[in-house]
Amino acid sequence: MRKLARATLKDVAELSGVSEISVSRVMRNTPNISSTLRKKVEQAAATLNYTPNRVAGALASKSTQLLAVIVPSMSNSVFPEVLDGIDAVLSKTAYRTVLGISHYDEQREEEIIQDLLSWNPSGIIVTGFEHTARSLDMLSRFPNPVIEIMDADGSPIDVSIGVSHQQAGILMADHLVGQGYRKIAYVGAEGERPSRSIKRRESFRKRLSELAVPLSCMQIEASDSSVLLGKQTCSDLLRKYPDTDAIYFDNDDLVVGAYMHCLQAGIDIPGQLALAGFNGLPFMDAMPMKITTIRTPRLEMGVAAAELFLARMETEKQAPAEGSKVVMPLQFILGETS
Amino acid sequence: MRKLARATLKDVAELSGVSEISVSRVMRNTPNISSTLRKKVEQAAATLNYTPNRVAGALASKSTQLLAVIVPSMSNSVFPEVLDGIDAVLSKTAYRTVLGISHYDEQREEEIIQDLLSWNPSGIIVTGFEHTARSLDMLSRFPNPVIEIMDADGSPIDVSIGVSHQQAGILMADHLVGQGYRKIAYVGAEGERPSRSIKRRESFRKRLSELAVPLSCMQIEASDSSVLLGKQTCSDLLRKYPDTDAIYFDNDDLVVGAYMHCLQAGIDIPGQLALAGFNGLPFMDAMPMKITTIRTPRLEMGVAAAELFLARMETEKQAPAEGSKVVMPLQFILGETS
DNA sequence: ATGAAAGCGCTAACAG
DNA sequence: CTGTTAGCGCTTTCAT
Repeated sequence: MRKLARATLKDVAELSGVSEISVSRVMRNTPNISSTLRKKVEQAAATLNYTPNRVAGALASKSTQLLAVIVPSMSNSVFPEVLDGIDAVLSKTAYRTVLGISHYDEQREEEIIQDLLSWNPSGIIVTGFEHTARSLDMLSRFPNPVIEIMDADGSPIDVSIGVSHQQAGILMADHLVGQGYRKIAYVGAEGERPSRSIKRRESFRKRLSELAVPLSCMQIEASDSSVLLGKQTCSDLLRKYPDTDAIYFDNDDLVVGAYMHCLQAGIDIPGQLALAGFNGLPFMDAMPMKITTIRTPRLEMGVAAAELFLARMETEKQAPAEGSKVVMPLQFILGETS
Repeated sequence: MRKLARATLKDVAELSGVSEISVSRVMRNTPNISSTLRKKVEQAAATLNYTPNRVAGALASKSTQLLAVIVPSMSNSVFPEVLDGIDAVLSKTAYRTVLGISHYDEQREEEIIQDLLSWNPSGIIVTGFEHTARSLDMLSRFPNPVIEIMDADGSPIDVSIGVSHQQAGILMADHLVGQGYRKIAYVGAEGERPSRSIKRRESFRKRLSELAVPLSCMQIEASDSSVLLGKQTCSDLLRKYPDTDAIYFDNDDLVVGAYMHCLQAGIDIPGQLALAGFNGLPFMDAMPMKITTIRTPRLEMGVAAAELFLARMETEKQAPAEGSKVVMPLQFILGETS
């Protein structure tokens, strides 16, 4: 297949005998265009197989219609779900997503922010409130919407949409103590780099202390959160601290792994050991036993973030002002494992 | 925080008393720059907080350094893993990923292709060989690398990297028949829109026939593949066809769900029923029983695709020619469930 | 090693 | 409703 140079506005203008700007107007569906003009242009565009060059358009109009999105990970299914939510909203518009993955590394995030901002995106969505000083600086200088997602415990640079991880920790502490557990352990992963995990764990621990049931032990694994890691860690932890009567896991994949361990090892749940997780991931409702967890609205956060962004773009709508913080609800799911 | 207009090359040039092009050269690290010039420019750039505008750069140089990536889904963890692989490679370079999600809809894919190509990306990665006629047309006209991933059964527009789904179907048919199963069922999902699923299923079915053990039944669910769906479908299928002695599932999440059902229902595996899946998803190694499946190299395909793309970009390296097809190996994982 | 001029392909602003 | 003119912020090409 011959690959010819792409047709430009000028080509279409010449072929249809009108000015470039008229072609531009037709392509952008600007109001007040005669149907004759439109017809001529559309035909010429079709025969030339014309596709507008968005790069040139973006430069001239100073608006890229790109939304930069930075998430920390792809292996925790939470973030693909958020991206799905964002895309579901953007796909109805001309906005596109430019992706960055920070791997829970603020330094790496800073590089990505710098790189993505050089594209002059129409907005940027970043994960969490914790960023390097330089990231913070770049983001606050950025003239377009900056949306921090996933968290609610912090002050947004511009606007934020998320859940309170501190509240999650408290809810779970109250629940476990209320159920009578007294030797409560906590298990985390990824070297606990996600700051939101730390918020949950710390408020969990603090609340336990307040309830006079201090955290009995805590195990933070270096590797990425996964079902297998949960299985291994549960086995480990029970060997070292056999009197543990409840474990709260940083993420649902861990608790599922732990559940698998207990199934295999013949550990009675919740009689011998209580189990609880976090996120309410999809596979949780397929387990033989309903597992206690706290559901986070991932898709919804993605959708809400994208919608907030669009609202900001359309001056007509009344968009949330700078500094506003949307706190989305957490859903406590009482399972049979605690 | 005051949001000042972004500094431009011109501003930096004026402040440092050199020409714009010199600033441009310093920013791009072009060879043959005196250290005095470099120092002056770098200092001016720093005080002005200058960040190059990549949109302008892309227009002038006719190269965006954007890689368009279109995947069908985010809820099947296979695709986030591919994206992770792509990002791992690109993150070391100046290339960025622009994302599109087609939801297994060729029509939607066509729209996304058109939209993304209007950005003049430096390359495009699409999933599979099946596209609308217009998509095919746009992709073959596209002057930059077009990489079709995930599949090996078809002819690439440009180049492809993937696994043979037909081979997967055959491997599993041979295995199950070899193990003595004679009432073999197949379960799929997503209305079987993924063409690769159809390839697996059809070659599975064909091979079974050749082995004189025709497929005993087949159940295709409309909803997205998930653990829960696998659990429900397994239960359903066994009710309708109680003499089934083996089920081959389109995806591992389904087989895990089925396994959960059997655990709960007290069905003996593999004595009463054999189970097998596809993909080798991470949670598979955490199950109490090792589940038979065929592992696909997802991360590796992403990495290979991104590397092939980069190789094509750097004229120095000898890049794979148009028409070349990379077939990646499938790994049969013999579990205890069959 | 550095600069001047021209232009990438489009749209804003202002006519008419 | 349509056209003219001037850029958007950068890089290419060609000088020097």
